[in-house]
Amino acid sequence: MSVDEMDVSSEWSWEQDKAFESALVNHPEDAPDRWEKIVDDVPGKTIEEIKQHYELLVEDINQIESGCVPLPSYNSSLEGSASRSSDEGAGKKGGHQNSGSNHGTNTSRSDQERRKGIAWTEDEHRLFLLGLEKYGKGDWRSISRNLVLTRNPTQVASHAQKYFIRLNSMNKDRRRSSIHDITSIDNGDVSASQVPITGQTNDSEANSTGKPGKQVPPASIGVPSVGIYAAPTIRQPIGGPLVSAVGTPMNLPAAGHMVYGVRAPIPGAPMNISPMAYTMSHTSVPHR
DNA sequence: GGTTGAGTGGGGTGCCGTTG
DNA sequence: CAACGGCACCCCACTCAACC
Repeated sequence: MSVDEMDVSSEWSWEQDKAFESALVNHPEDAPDRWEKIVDDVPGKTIEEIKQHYELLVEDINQIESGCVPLPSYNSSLEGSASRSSDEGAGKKGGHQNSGSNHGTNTSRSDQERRKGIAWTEDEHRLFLLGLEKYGKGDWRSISRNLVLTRNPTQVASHAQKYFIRLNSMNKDRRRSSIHDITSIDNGDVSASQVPITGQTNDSEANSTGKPGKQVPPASIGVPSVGIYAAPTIRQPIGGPLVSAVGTPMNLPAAGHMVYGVRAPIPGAPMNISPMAYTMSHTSVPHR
C-alpha cells in the first residue's frame, strides 16, 4: 500500500503533508516528545493520524529496502558519468573512475569526462533527505544503497556537503534558489517555514516568465534525452512518477506501487525518478 | 532591445584523516 | 591495511546587471 492510497482516506491536505514532513525532519526520531511536537506542527491532525501516516512512510521505505519494490538499475547507459552506479565503485579513492590524473591539474582530462554531472532531481534530493533522517548524517553508503539508488556514496556525500553548506549559509542572504533549499521531504516544499528563500517571492510569476533556469535539468545536460531527466514543466503537476516521500496530494494515476518516485518497474521501462523541476521559487532578487 | 561580463550555484574529483 | 567520510578545490552552467 502506498501512501497516496491512504491519503484519500485520511484526507491529508497538501499543507498538512508539508507540515508533517517538515516536522519529521525537524524532530528526529530520538527527539523527546517527538510526536507531540509533530502534532503541534501539523494542525488538524491527531497524534494517531500522524503516527499512522508515519508508518506508511516507513513502510514504503522498508519495501524499498527489502526489495519488495525492485528498483531498476540506473546505471545504464543513460546515466552518464555522474551516476556511475550506485554500487560500483562507490568509493573515493579508487572509486573514481576517471582516475587519470589529479584533477585540477589538468586539462588533459577531457572536459567530457569530468563534467556534466547530472543535476540532482528533486526526487533524489528528497530521498536524500529521507536517508538523512533515517540513517543519519554520515551514512552516505546506506543512503545511496537504500534510497538514493541513482547516486553513489561519493555523490551523496558531495551533495550532502553542498547541502549542509547551504543550510549553514541560510541565514545569510541567499541569492538564488536551489535544490538545497528543500529541507523537507515533501513535494515541492521549500521549507519556507524554516528559512525563506532569500525572499524570493517571484515564485509562480517568475517561473512563468519563461526563464528556463537550471532548475529544470534539461536533457542537454549531457544526458541525451534521458527519460529520467526529461524535464517537465515547472510546477506542472507531476502526474506520474514523481512521488514524494509521503503522500502528497499528487495526481497520480493508480499506478502500481510507487514509492518515493519509484514505481514498480517494468523491465526496461524508463525509471521514474522523474525529473522534476524544482518547485521552489525562482529568484529574481537582485543578488548583487 | 540585444549583447557582454561578472558573480554565483552546483556537481565532480582528489587528498587527508579517521576508524574498523 | 582497507574502507569510508569530510573537506577543499576545480570547472561549468546559469542568472542577472550593466553597457551599447
